[in-house]
Amino acid sequence: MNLRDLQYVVSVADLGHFGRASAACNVSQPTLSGQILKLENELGVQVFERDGRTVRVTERGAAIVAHARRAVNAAADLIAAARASRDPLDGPIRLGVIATVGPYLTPYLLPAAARDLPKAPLLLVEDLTSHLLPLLSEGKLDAAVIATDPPSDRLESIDLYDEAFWLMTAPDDPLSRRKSARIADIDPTNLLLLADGHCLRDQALDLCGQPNLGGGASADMRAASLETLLHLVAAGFGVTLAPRMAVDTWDVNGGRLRAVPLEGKDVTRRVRLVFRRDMPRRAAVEELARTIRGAAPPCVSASPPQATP
Amino acid sequence: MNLRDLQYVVSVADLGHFGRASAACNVSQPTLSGQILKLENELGVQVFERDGRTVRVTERGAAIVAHARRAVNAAADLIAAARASRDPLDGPIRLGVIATVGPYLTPYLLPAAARDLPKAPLLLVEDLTSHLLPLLSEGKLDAAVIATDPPSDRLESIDLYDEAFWLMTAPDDPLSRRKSARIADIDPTNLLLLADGHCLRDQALDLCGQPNLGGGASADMRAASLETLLHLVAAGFGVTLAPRMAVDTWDVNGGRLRAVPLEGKDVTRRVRLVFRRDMPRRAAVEELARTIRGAAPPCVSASPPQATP
DNA sequence: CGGGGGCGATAGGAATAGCCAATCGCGTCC
DNA sequence: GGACGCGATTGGCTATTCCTATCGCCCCCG
Repeated sequence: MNLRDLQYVVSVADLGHFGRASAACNVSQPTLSGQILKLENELGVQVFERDGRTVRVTERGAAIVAHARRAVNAAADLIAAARASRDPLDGPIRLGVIATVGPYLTPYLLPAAARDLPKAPLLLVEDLTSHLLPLLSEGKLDAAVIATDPPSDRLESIDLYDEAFWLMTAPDDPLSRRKSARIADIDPTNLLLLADGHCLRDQALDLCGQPNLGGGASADMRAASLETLLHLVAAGFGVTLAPRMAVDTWDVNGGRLRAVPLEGKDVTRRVRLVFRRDMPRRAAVEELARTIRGAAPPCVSASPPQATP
Repeated sequence: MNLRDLQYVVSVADLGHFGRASAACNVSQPTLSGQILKLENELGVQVFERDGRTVRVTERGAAIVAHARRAVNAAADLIAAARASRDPLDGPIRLGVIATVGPYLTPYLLPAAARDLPKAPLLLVEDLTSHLLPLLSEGKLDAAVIATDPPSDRLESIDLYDEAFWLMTAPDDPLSRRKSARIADIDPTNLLLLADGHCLRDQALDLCGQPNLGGGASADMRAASLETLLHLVAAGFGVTLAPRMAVDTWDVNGGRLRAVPLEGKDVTRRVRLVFRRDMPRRAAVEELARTIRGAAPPCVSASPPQATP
């Protein structure tokens, strides 16, 4: 048995296709087929069920694939640890960012990271929190920027900054004249929300105290991205809550939107950097956290220096 | 990089000696040396520090050894899972037993296990709880019989039986005439205890409400085994608490000891089978638990059928 | 119904990696 | 100062792994 064989098994299990798996592993298809077959013979267990068209993991093979994955991940961590022990700040960092942070943070982050982490290019992945966290656990990401409570278990987090929510309205909205507003001023039936899965949607619902809002026209208006949402607001379909960093870009852009700060210190979200607890390159992640904290614009306030669960 | 190489690394780290490690891995010493050297070159990290006499893991190597261990364990689990998926009850079970249970349970257990688990010979290891639990976590044991609260974390447990403590005295002790006794009847300064580390010692102290007894002659009498302890009691040095199953052997043996049951339903210990949560051969462990519950003599009462944390 | 294409298995030969026995170099200990 | 213990080195063999080319199978489509 060989680590490479296990890599083959994981790859076939993931892709469900010997040919594509072999390409992913940079070997020929016969090689991969042969090694899988050899392993199945060694173990006396058929891991995959091939019936001409599709490849599936057998019931008995599932446990084997799981253990193979563990072994492969451990080996990958070992290599990462070796590189990290030479220079933790050397080598790419795969960073996930949630969709309501990514577009606004990235322009500040990239130059700062290029300066602070010259040998660690950032490979950015933008997705929902619920997609990023599994990728972290599987070792497919080194760290992720999220805005929900830090998940406990095998993940750890560093607080980055607190970001206020502002009320975004069309220019002709009555609220747009105000210097500031309160949550209570918002008409829930007029509140536009992001699609399911975005933490910003849940936070807006939570702030407005309506876990099951879902009435009126807004129910049909679940924007797939914050940009779309703000376009809807500008077009007069309603109002929404936007994170502070999204305000600047839009407020300036031709005045099609108005941004009104909200009163109350709880009208914020805390943005955190999360990573796997036994990540080999902790030093790189910590440096990245420092970089983000330093690079974030003054409109968001850095969180207390350290806070990990 | 190869799983075998990682096995070599783990072995050298554990044994601190290339020659012994090579023997443990069933390869020649030059082979092992060569592979370790090759791996260190590949990784660009010196994992071991050799200075003629001793071999130590370097600071930078520690993380690498840890990851290597993870990978090796995962691979071992994979093989175990493969065998288990053919027949979970096939293959040896490495069973740890605490010292105050082992000598008395084993005679009942072995025949029953040979009947219920004919293809799973038991490899018994007798040691202190604090030694058995790490062995479980490291995958060097499949299960262990302990008598303390089930450790949470990555271990799981099945309740086996509740075992009463009896008061053991010399024949000429005043208490030996009684049909039963209470804890309060025991003179703490007269109580003999096992050496540190035995859970029975802690439980006896706990029951007698004296976490820091340690006075009088008994302070110098910390027996290394329950057998030694009972010999001391028979020789008139004091009294002790013994688990119920230890009573039978001694009470019969020539009347050199008296056993007095203790009143109160809390004067018991619960004996459990613990095992790693992601153990591949759960079915074998569960069958082993059933076997032990069935084989335990009537003097101990089987715990409620199922209880896992 | 019969050819084309996609997919995994098979065959044979070449490159590579791992292994062993023998030996070396270096320290330590008697 | 010689014997010994330990890890590193060398040279040659073997087993594994890999590749290209090809086969057999099944599905699809004309």
